[in-house]
Amino acid sequence: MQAKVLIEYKVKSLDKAFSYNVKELEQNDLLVGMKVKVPFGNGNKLINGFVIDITNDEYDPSLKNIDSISDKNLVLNKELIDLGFFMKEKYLCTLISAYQTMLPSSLKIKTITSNYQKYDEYLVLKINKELAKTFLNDLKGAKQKELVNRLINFEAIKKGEYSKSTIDSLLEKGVIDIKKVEKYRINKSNLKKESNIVLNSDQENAVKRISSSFGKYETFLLHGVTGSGKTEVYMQLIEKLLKIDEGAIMLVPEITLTAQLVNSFYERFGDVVAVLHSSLSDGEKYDEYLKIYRGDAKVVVGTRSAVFAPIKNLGIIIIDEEHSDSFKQENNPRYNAIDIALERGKTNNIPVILGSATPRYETFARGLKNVYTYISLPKRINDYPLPKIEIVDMTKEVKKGNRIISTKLKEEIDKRLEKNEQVMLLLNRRGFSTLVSCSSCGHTFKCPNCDITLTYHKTNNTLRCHYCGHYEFKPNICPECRSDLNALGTGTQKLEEEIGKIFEGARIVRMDADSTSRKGMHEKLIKEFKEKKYDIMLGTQMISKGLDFKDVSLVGVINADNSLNIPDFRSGERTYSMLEQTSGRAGRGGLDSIVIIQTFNKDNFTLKMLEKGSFTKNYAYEMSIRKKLKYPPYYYLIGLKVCSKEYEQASKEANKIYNFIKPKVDKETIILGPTTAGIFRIKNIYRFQLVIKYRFDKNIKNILNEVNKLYIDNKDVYLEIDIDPYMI
DNA sequence: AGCACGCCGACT
DNA sequence: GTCGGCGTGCTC
Repeated sequence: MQAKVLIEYKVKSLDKAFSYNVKELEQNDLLVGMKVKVPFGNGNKLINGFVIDITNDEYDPSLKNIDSISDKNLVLNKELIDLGFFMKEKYLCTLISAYQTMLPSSLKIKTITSNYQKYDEYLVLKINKELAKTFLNDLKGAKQKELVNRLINFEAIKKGEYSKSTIDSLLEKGVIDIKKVEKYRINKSNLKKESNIVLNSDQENAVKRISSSFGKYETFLLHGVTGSGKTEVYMQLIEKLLKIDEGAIMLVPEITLTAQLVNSFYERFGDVVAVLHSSLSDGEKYDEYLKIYRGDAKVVVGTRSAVFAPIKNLGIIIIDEEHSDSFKQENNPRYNAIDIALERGKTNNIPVILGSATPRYETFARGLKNVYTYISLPKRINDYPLPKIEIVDMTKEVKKGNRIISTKLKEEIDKRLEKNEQVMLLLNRRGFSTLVSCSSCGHTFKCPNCDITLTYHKTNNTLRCHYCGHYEFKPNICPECRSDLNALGTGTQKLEEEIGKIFEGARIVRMDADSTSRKGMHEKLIKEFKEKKYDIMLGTQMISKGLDFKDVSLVGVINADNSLNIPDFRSGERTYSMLEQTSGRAGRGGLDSIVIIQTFNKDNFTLKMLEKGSFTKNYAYEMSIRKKLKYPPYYYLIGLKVCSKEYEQASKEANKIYNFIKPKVDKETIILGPTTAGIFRIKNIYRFQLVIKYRFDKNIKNILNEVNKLYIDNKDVYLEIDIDPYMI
């Protein structure tokens, strides 16, 4: 018996199966998908690997033997093994990196340094009950008697309940024993609430239509306006599946943004829910994964990588807020969780739901063409109206001296404060005015390593690069024109100060990466806002999604422009989506609500469509541009990045690749570049990029595989391939 | 990735 | 004469 083993080194050149003999001792235990230790290389150093195949070939003395099985209890199942091959083919990533991303970091194929298992320790009788009763009389200590008595009466007693001396003496007498019981770290209430929520007819139709597809592969686009009750649709579907003992995976963009949703899942389904996301500790992830693996958890709510959860009897995969960029992984393997969900849908014969108020245009197009089954939830629950959206022209306001808050927004905020309603203010992206520019000559500070603008951090008076972490102290005088540099722009902190001044007495809470970095802080602030301990919530994109506050009747977007001007063909789509999601935070409790959007580009088409509430018109407009310019969904994209420490080399190799590919592709296929990448230099590595646009070029994957091979052993030049990139 | 082998420069 | 630089090549 031999095994094909994939080893843990994730270098392209080692990404192939190595054969090992399986010792007779282990022939019964070894399964495909297990972690093993194998001797590798000259020193026969033991490293970890992954069994991806077992053959009946005889013992071969020229091969080495598998040393040992690392973890008999953990096996990557057949479906996931196959999925790895799918990913290698689709994304041209290494097989091992595909498997690595399927497992939480604490279980990855690498040397395990700590034991993640946590235990509860219980006291139990070591002898039978009758014997224990006779022992009772001999015991002198009152505590000891009590303890043994309770054990005789079947009580569960934790070790911590009694003192060490009591326990030790009983242990010595051989009466009791300590039993370790594995404990899961995240232990939420297991009180389940039967749903008493009555669906409206749209929701009911959605549930009916989707559940009619249980047991077969079908992709749904659930297009529901903000507040239309998509979550309730998901939950009722999951409820139905649990009754027939099937499980579910639900992906969400970012758990911290959707804490409320996670809580409602716990409340509804109790401890069959497992949560997977990046801010769990390694130990917590281990627990949750094990719960899923063993079948104790049937419903997984999680971020991108949760799409790989090994749920038993998977019945549905739901991707909520499917337009979110976070489902695309931006480092290797550059997979898209939506692709993975669809693939798993196919292999498991189950429905997949893509849900959003503002679906990606690629998704929406497939919905219109019936590639996906389109289901619409056009109304808010309880027939609550959608908020009115108003655009405010900031060019006029600035002339009046209102640099941050327009007259209109100020009036509206005052009204809400008077009525004891709540306000949310969105500051579009950090770096808004936190980038320091000289107000006299326009000079900006750039990172010496990364070619991007530095942003100002007030706390320590530094200028910092968000990519590499480079920082320098902010000078007081502009190095170009020597004028004073102290008039700085508006970050969330500055905005908080300003707003505090304008609305004296208002209670303001700030939500951004800084104020929520401590664990649990995010939830705390949300809870306090909900309890109306604050009047105004001020935040970055973080507050644009998923939050549900009944008393918010005004949403203000301080600066809509930032995302409009990003040089990306999706910026119109993204801006609409982001602003629509943000608007959706208003009026969720039925209050008469308004959304104010401040901009320096009041004639922008996207903003106008937003004001009218016309998702489809903006879609049609953007699609006409994409058709003309040959962008998705009319053409597929592939991004290639050529990276090297030497500028010349990166440039030269990028050209070489262009010349290699060009004669091999279809006439219809377009190759853009090579150009310097959007961020030209990161950590002193120069990056050039090529973008391939193609339609029916069946050969393209083969060509890319060939190019990839050229760089397998190249240690100076690194080639990165991005299939269907989100950002170019 | 990691380790050995191998062929040239400056040192006890 | 030797120690050690890192270029090259291989790993079941």
